[in-house]
Amino acid sequence: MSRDAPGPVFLTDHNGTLNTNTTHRIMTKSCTEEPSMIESQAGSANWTDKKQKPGHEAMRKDPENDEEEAVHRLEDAHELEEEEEEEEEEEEEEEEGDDASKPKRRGPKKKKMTKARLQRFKLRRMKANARERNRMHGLNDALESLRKVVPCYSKTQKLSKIETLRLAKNYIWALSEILRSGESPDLVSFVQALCKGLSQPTTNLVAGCLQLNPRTFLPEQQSHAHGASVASYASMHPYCYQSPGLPSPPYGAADGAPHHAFHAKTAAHAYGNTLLLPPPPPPPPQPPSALQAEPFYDAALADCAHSPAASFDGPLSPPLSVNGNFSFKHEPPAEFEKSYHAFGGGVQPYHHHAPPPGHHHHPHHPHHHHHAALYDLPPMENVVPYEGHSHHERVVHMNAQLNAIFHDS
DNA sequence: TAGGCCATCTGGTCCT
DNA sequence: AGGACCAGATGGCCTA
Repeated sequence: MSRDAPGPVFLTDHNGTLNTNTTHRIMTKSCTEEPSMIESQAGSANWTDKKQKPGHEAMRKDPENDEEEAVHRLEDAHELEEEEEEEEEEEEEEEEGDDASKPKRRGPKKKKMTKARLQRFKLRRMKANARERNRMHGLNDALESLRKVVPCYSKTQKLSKIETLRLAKNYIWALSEILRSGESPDLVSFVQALCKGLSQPTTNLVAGCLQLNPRTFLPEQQSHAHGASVASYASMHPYCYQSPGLPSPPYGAADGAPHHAFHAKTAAHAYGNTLLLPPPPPPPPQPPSALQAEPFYDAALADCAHSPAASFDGPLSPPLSVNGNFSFKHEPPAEFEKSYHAFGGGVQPYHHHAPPPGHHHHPHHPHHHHHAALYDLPPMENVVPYEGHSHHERVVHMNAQLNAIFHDS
């Protein structure tokens, strides 16, 4: 019957199947057009005055209630009109008999839209619309679940759908690469992998979530960066974030062998520092599809390269551990600590709490908040900075966060 | 105002 | 036949 495991739940209250009492839809303002098309096309109620649309939550819920009533009305009407329908069909047959002299039309007979048929059509459409809405809500809920398990989750500052999928793809690839190699990459490489193909604002967000200054892995900025920590950091890995050398998902690599930035620490050591990455191999020619797949990436780099911001010395990431698979054996240079504290922990740590009371936010298009100030990462709502915590505490906290993510999901 | 993102409607196609 | 899935169309909201 249905292809979905849960089965169709059309015309049911979404409260039963979907959690409407969540904040995760505050991102969207417009929701429903109401069961308008059918109604308006059929010449009945006009629902299309969108300026009078209710709030989002209500919009997600109301149409279904209204529609349910409408369906019931239509069902009743349908029963009442079945007899009428039969009569009309008889009339049609008589008409056809009268037209026997004319050449018969080929193909399926186009039945006249009787009142009853129109009602049935409307009913069918409304049911289908309700199902489709349910389906999309389920899809969105799944997407929300995905948001929660990729780095950079915040209830209020949400990644867009496409960015969530991109980040998830990168995250999966990065983790599988860790498993495959059995080696722990450095944080910069990890963030690079995560941010591949992401838009600039999302890159900032992810980097911020992982306590990494995005500038540290943007080659163009590295030469301009001032401040001992960033400058030294940047000078260690001059090849970082050059797109051909970045980790590409296996399916995206033209040669079938992903060239990635996940050089094992042993490789990094060969370059004299844990954060130093060897130069990537020359990029193989990529098919157009592969090139088109990551349009944001180069654009983001270009944007970053021309960003006037140059005075940001954000905190640098503490060592990161993903279920023990991803940990640093090296303490970050002391400058990192210093610069972090000097900055005051203004970058989002990777965990969330309730937003400060009265704190206004625009959940829609969260990345827009970061767009204007590339290096001025605002503190993320629902998160508590690492201020006042020792490096060790931050490490422990980060590990706990990541472990929680994996164990909760 | 343009562009991005979103929810919804819709009709076609495939599947059970 | 009915439901799921899909992609195109449409229009609203928001930010730059």
